[in-house]
Amino acid sequence: MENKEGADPRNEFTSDSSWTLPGPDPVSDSVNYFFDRESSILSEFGWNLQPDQAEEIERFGELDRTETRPDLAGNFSGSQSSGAGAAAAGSGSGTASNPSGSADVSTSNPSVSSSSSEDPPEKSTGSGGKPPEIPSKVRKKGQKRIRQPRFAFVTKSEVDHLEDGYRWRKYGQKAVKNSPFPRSYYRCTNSKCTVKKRVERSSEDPTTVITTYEGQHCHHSVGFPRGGLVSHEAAFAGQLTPAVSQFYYPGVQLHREIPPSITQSHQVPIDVGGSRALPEPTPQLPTDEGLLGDIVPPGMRNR
DNA sequence: CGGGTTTGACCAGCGC
DNA sequence: GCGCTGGTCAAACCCG
Repeated sequence: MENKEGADPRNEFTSDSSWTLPGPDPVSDSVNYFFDRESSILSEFGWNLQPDQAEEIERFGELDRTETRPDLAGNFSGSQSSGAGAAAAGSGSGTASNPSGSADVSTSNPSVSSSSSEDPPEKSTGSGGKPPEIPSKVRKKGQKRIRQPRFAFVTKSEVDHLEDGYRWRKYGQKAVKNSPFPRSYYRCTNSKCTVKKRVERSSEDPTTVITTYEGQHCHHSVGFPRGGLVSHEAAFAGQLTPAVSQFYYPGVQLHREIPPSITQSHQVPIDVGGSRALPEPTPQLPTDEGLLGDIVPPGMRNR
């Protein structure tokens, strides 16, 4: 399966047809923040990143051109202006703490999830010969797999599975083509929650972890055990996504973030299931500024 | 014992 | 049409 040679880095992402990455196109007027440990900066797609990172991003841009999703794109018509986008994501976080709001990401992408809300998109395929147990498994043949909005994070971390405030159950792991690192599949342990996430280490930069969230949490996180970091991911993963998806790209958001708390300098023992013990009680619930307010220097926001 | 992980198998989708 | 790859399932296993 995995072929480690003749690797075309791009396949890493292009293989996923549902990906839509913000690229250097008019639409990306909105701001897409990427965080870099070294410079701890964020920038739009033009960024001031390390050469290799810029390279990586370029790949994304390219992807965007080749993997556009009309359905999502159209949906994105609202494409707020950049600054607004960022701020919106933040203020939108107001909805973040709002369950209904979070569950609404679907509505932000009617073409993608309107139907998925009721009938779970993926598990539907049900692995082959398994006896259909739930309706979702009896997906009609020919019926396309419905994907929910995805949000990807590129995180510099030594830990694969980053704590994000939710509890996840691993349901699969696969070797990925062109990558020496396996991809892990997680599902939210909340039975009513269909959110899934994939975690894989970048083949190009083993120090970075690519986390892709799919769907929206229909419940609150179990807590914010790791303060800042968690709030970041949790926010994006389950609470801010709605806002983000609305104001940015409904499809995929790529954030390059290097949560200080998980870098070597401040390694925190990741407790996947846990999400309790927190050295410093940092509620970190989205404020008016929401996630961005937490991780994006105000000065950087309005671009 | 309950919940999470591992792992092999299966199927759908997509590209050639 | 075929082969490859990603995504998911579920039995077996592990761990607290």
